[in-house]
Amino acid sequence: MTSTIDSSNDPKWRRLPEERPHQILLAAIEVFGEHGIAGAKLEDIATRAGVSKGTIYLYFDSKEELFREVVRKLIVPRIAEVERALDEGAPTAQLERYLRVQWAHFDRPGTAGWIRVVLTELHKYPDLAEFYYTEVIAASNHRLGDVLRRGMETGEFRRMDPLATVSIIKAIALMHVIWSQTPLPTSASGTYARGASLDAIIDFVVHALRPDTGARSEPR
Amino acid sequence: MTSTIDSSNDPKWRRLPEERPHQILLAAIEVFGEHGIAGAKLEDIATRAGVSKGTIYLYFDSKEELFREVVRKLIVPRIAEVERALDEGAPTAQLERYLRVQWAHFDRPGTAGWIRVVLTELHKYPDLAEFYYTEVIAASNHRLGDVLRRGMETGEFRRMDPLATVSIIKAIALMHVIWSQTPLPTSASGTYARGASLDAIIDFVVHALRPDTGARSEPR
DNA sequence: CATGTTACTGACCGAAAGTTTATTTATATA
DNA sequence: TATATAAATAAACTTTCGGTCAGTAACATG
Repeated sequence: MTSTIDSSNDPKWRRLPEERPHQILLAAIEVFGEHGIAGAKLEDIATRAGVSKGTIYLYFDSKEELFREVVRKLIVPRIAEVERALDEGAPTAQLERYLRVQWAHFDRPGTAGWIRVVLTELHKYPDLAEFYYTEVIAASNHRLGDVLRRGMETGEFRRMDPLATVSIIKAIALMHVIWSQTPLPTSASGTYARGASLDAIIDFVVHALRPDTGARSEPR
Repeated sequence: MTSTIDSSNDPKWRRLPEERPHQILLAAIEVFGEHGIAGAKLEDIATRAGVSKGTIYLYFDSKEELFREVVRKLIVPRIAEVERALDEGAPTAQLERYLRVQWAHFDRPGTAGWIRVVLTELHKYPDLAEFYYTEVIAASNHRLGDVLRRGMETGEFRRMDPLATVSIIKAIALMHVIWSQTPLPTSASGTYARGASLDAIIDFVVHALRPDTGARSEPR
């Protein structure tokens, strides 16, 4: 009689060579986002992926290479998706939609951490950083810049340096995503505002871009 | 003639118990800024301070305590200094001066690293985070908020949520300091703007705060 | 100059985590 | 069912690094 447990079936694990890489990547994006590149533990990634540490090495050469694959296979496509929010509409509407889509996209558990990682650790991996800057960030900045340029031409926005403005808008958005997801010491909660709401941000940006009126109201 | 080296004097090291703590703190702020809390190596800090690893433990209990002391002895005073820029003048002038002082203060080698550390790792040390948030950040936000409130009362600024606006202004400033100090892959230099200049930032903020003119020019 | 005290060093330890490898398990195939 | 092989594991190996400590060098004091 086979013992009460392990009735000869329900195996301890399965052979799933097709799915393993993706499972591992999904676990890795979480852990890297929470702890950064150096702080992420392979054991942790393995556990969340439901495999053992050794399995990771069947599909990825090293921790660093795993990180690269996460960027290539998961991060880049997601960001490309956000960029699609810029596709149509009048400049102001485009800009507002862009901010809302970007917010919705990053303001969820596990993703915001990635902004931090890119901000703080990516530059330590020069070749990956190069790829990321040219393929992802530069392209995105360029497209948002085009929206601003069009708005200036139509008179919807005041004239200003498009690329500088892009970086300011992104600075606001990125920083607030980070703040919205950083746990705050309990005692400090009431003392100061955690950060601006998305509506406040949109309001701020739109007002900054508004054209000068011909007659300026002189204060005093 | 005593041999060319080691002429019986010039000791291998000196006894400098008064200066050691400060030397170590100065080395530590560098290394923590470059590599973060977890990534900083005590051996590295010791070498830069010109002492051995053991000496650090004569003056600090642990790596974490060393970090706390850096914050208490070096970071807090620096930030307090910046806050003094808010002391006098009309709101717009105060705001502009605040941004310029803050920029001048942070935009120097080694400081951006600290913004990153605070942004990304401080929350993992709850009691230190609490101290930092309440003593440093909340106080600063409060004072900048007062400037905005005064500006709204005098009509110099439009009416908006002061604390939300504070966080937006700080987001722009902090992010641009980080960007201005992050080494960029050579190939990407021309492709996109590194970030806005300080003048562009001031221009952006001032326009965002400008009061609505009674007659709004409808675009079309 | 002798002696005692303090500051400092640097070798060492142990834990943690990335990587490798020997072994076990699932499963396709004949 | 027997066998081969690919997939996965678990444990061993290796390196790194925070922390400790026994010994040594500087220097004050008599």
